[in-house]
Amino acid sequence: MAEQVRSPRERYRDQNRTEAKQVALEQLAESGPAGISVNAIAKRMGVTGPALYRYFANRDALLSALIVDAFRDLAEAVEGAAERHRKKAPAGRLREIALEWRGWALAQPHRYLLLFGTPVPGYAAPEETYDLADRGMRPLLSVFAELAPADLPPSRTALDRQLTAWRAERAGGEPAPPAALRRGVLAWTRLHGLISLEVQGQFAGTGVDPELLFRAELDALLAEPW
Amino acid sequence: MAEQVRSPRERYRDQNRTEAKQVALEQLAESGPAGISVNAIAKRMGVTGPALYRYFANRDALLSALIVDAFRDLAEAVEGAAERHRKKAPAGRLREIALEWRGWALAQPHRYLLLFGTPVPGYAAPEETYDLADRGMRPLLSVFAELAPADLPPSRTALDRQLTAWRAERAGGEPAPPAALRRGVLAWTRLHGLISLEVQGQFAGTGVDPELLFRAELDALLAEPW
DNA sequence: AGCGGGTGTTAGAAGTTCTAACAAAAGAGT
DNA sequence: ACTCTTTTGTTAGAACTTCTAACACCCGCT
Repeated sequence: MAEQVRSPRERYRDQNRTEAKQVALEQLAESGPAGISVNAIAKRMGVTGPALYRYFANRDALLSALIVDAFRDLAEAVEGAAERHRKKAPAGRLREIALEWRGWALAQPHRYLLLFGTPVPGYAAPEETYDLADRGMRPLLSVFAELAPADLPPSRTALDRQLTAWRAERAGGEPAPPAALRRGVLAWTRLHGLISLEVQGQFAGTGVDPELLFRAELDALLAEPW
Repeated sequence: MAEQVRSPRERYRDQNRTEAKQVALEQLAESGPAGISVNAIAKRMGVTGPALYRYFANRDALLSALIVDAFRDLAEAVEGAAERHRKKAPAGRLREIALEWRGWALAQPHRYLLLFGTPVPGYAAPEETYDLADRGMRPLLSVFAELAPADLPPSRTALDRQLTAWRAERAGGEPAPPAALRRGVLAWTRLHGLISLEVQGQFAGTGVDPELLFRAELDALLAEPW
């Protein structure tokens, strides 16, 4: 990972940036995105407000950095799960990946919401986030490519064509069967739906255990006909 | 519906409240939840800032009112679709309900995100919203109750028991088969997942048409084995 | 007709982001 | 070792924000 030789100034700068982000995450957990205040962060770091503007152009830039970090973190968690269970059968690996994903979201709901909650109005996601979001989804697509039976009838629907083109541009390499892509993407949206509702506490008053619902969804995902 | 006889003062008050909410919605559409400013709303209404505090205790109360309105609106849209297509076969009705729901969300993405996006930190949803959220889900559950085959093997999993208890407390009346509840709830979470990702523009750069994906998900929902 | 409650005003406190100008510190070059 | 330059942190302040307090006014109910 080529630990670039950095000048002391750069090291100092990086350290302050990460400290600011860390404090920002604490504030995020305590009082939501609106509670992230440049002034308050600076105060907790022992400096005055405007000092932080040496490190982040503005509040949005700081939020942006948090988002990119979180996307990377989630992607790495999912990739890690896929890697750890690479010897499992695809169905089991799918379960592990999905549970890892949910676990990540539940362990830090505010961060998950930072990624998939209400986007900040003027905010445009940096290009980097697209790649990172894609990385998080890739293990899921792989599993479905493995699960797909070999004798699938070829499908040339508009959706399947779009999906194939999308993957070709994104990942290149060997194309997966369109049906696998379709199911992989839908698996992603399904799990996200469940997780985002759980993270927001929508199941709170119902007496329904979201984990059981999640596992039921996983079962359904695997029981579906091709 | 009892159009309560209201004193002129009450009428005036109501009118101002709804005007404020309307202006707030414009601001929401223009610059997101953070852009809803009490001062700016007042200015657009031709009064000074503090005047609005006669009508809403604080900014959160105003947001709260917007949320309740939106929940009710969405619930009524979904109920309306179910009502309009009550003569259709359940499968067709499911499609109509789901499309109505998606249509509502796409027509006013900011409002959908207000309901299901990042919750405001200190904000606790008023009791009313639970009922309204439930109303929006009910037509979906009904459809699956109709779709469920009569000869379902009885299931006594923990999840099924929780779901049954939840519906009994919520809606009372005749209990639906647990499997239908399970599938209804999962249908809800699936559609929400897809819609919320679409509303946030997550499919924007991919070249994949979210509507096709949505219809594919509907097909999958109906093709699933019981 | 007059009284009282509802409504809108200004003033201001306490907070926010962010810019500008200045001072200090710290690394780099000679 | 001494300067020079760049980075960093400071204070001051502008332009906002929400929200409270005190005052004035006016409408409608009795």
